[in-house]
Amino acid sequence: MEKIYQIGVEATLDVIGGKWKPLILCHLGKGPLRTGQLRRAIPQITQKVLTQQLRELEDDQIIDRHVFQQVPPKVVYQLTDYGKTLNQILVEMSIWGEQRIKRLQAAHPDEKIELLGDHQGYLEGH
Amino acid sequence: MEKIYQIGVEATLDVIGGKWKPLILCHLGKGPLRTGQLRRAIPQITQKVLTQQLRELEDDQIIDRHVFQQVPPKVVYQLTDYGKTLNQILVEMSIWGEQRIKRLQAAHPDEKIELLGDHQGYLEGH
DNA sequence: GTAAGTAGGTACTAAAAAGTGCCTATCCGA
DNA sequence: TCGGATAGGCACTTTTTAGTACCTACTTAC
Repeated sequence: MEKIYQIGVEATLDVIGGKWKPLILCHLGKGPLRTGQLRRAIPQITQKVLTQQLRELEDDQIIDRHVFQQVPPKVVYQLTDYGKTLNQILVEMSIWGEQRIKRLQAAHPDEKIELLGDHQGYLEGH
Repeated sequence: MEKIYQIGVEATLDVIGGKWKPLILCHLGKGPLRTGQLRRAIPQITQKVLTQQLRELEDDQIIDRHVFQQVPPKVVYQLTDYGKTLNQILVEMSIWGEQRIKRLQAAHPDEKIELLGDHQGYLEGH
């Protein structure tokens, strides 16, 4: 595996970029979750992509995967201490992003621009 | 144009994500640049992709495009005030990313993992 | 004994992002 | 008058990322 970065930001985007990772990290930021809980929290994601993203986050040591040896299987994911160091960045990206959405909505009142969910994102408890 | 976000972070990634935008923003963060200066600063990017990324940043009001009506043409790009509000986030992503690269290098001393350039990125002058 | 719930694998397809190659127009200097 | 420098357009291909559909194996409850 060969990784050559021009600037540090690229290495960070490597970890938190992609369509689903921010959302996964947001949910795990509130506490450990089982696979099924994550899947229900993010209904639009497919099992395949969820597993794939979780593997990548695990390889990057952002999250921990706990397998309970029992039947039916039980797997719990949670942020590692290293993963928690992303929190400040994610909170700030969240704040900036929410302001951008408001800006877009103000500039294009006729277009469909929305922020779903309870808007709490990373902004609670930090 | 329809944009539906689950959380704010996605809106931020919409703006700074992608393969070249962080690098473009890094260079423009040091001052206004002409198209050719940018292209020489980022030799691996092609003219087509550079133009395309600049257009998107312009549409997002992150940068300004000044056309000087003369021959040969002269076009200067620079961060808008709004664009400058991204700076703190970019600086933190830069710091986190540089630490991650060191971490990767320590964990995989046999693999090719590098941070090119003068490593100054966003870390100078902020 | 059959269905539901558990976590996940695999082959294939579709969509998004990035890259290639070649084109325009104008002026200046050699 | 020919080549280089300016900024960028357009058609097409490749690569990357995400999505679809269908499969395993085990246990409990009905």
